[in-house]
Amino acid sequence: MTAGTKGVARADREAQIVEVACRAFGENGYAATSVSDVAEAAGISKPLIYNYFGSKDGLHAVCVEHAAAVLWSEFERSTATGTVGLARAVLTLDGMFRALAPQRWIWRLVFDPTAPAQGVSADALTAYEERLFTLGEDGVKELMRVAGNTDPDDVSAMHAVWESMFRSLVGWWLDHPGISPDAMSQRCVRLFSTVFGDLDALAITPGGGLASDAVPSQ
Amino acid sequence: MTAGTKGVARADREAQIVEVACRAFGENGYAATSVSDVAEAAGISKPLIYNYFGSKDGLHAVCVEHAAAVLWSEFERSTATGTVGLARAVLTLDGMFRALAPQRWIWRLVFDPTAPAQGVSADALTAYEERLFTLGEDGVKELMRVAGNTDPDDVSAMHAVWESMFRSLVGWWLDHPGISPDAMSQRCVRLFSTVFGDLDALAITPGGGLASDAVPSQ
DNA sequence: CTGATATGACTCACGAGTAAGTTACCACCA
DNA sequence: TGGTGGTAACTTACTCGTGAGTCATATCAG
Repeated sequence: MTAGTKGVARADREAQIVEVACRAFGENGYAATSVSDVAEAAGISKPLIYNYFGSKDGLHAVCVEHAAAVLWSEFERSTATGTVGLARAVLTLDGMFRALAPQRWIWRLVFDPTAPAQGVSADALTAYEERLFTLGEDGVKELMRVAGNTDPDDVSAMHAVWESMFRSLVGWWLDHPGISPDAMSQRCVRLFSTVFGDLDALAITPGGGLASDAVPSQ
Repeated sequence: MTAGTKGVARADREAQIVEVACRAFGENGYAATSVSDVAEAAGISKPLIYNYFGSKDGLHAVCVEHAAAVLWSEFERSTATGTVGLARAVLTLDGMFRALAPQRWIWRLVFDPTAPAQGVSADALTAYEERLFTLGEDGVKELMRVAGNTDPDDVSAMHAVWESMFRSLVGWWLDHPGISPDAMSQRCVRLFSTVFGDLDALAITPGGGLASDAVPSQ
């Protein structure tokens, strides 16, 4: 390919690179993705990426920022409904499936075990995780207070369990690409009822998400 | 260091290398552990490792085999008690904490996200995971049958949730080194009762593990 | 003196990051 | 309208470090 500008403005090129990189990082993981891979997938050369993003870590940070914003806005949306407990859990899961459906790689980009432990992108991830942590911990703490357990370590462990349940449901869905967000939300409701008892109050409205006034039966 | 034998038989040297390598792989992950690291930690030179294990992957495979055997024997022991449901869950967790206490790195060695996806060690891991998968899936399937849900995808998703809960409890414990297996088992019982209701039938016998005749109240 | 145990010093591949140069667009001027 | 310099956009071809894997050689037990 000959050198020289192709008439693409920096902002446009950056956006294009970030989109390609998000996908690459998300589908293959940070460690298994080389900058050359991203460059090739974007149809440009490696130095251009270094020109615009400084380093592999810098590029990753922008991707993480983008992905975390997508997930976070979804969590905030669910929180804003004012529901609590299992209803909120199902609502959040449902929102996540819908948000993720057109860009599934976003999830693994944020929860990437091969992401660097230090540097700009690690800082971005940490910041996101702290916000998320607070959100989840508060919810769990409140539920456990109601159940009569206020031990901090118990709350912390329960929170870990809750987060991993959430992640495993999303992960399972990502591993079964044929299943629609709707069907998966209904599956979650079924599973929750199996474990926690009847949850009929949690009705799924077929095309448009969950009824936001639903309340868990427990 | 001068060359030449030091009077250590191959079998002994291999065992020593594997022990050191298990620790290194488990604590730092496969990707972040170089063969030179292991050699240095074992007080020998890199070529000796290649002489005995063929490759980094070969060494890792032996470590994985060893670690998987430890975990598997613990799972089998719990299974052999004949308990079912939550009682078995708590029993298995308790056994795992005790088995892991003197060699905590074993766990992360088996559940290492940076482990290679192909090769001998990947095959060993896959084999172990398949056995474990069957064990867990059968248990979950039976419980869900009792609850009236036999949908294969529901069972599969529930199984994923169950495994991730198990892993997150062990992971949380590993992240809190000050907590004894006993204390952690009791915590698990508390958390299960919070979620599933009263479980008083599940008594912990302070020094010697769980009462094996315990039955969940659900 | 033979073979098992052991090592120092290498090669090689790969991926992050860089130096230096090339081309096209565009504001400005005649 | 048609040059013309400046700059933003872009690439080729490199360096450099790291870690997997190998080769030739050295030492010691039996």
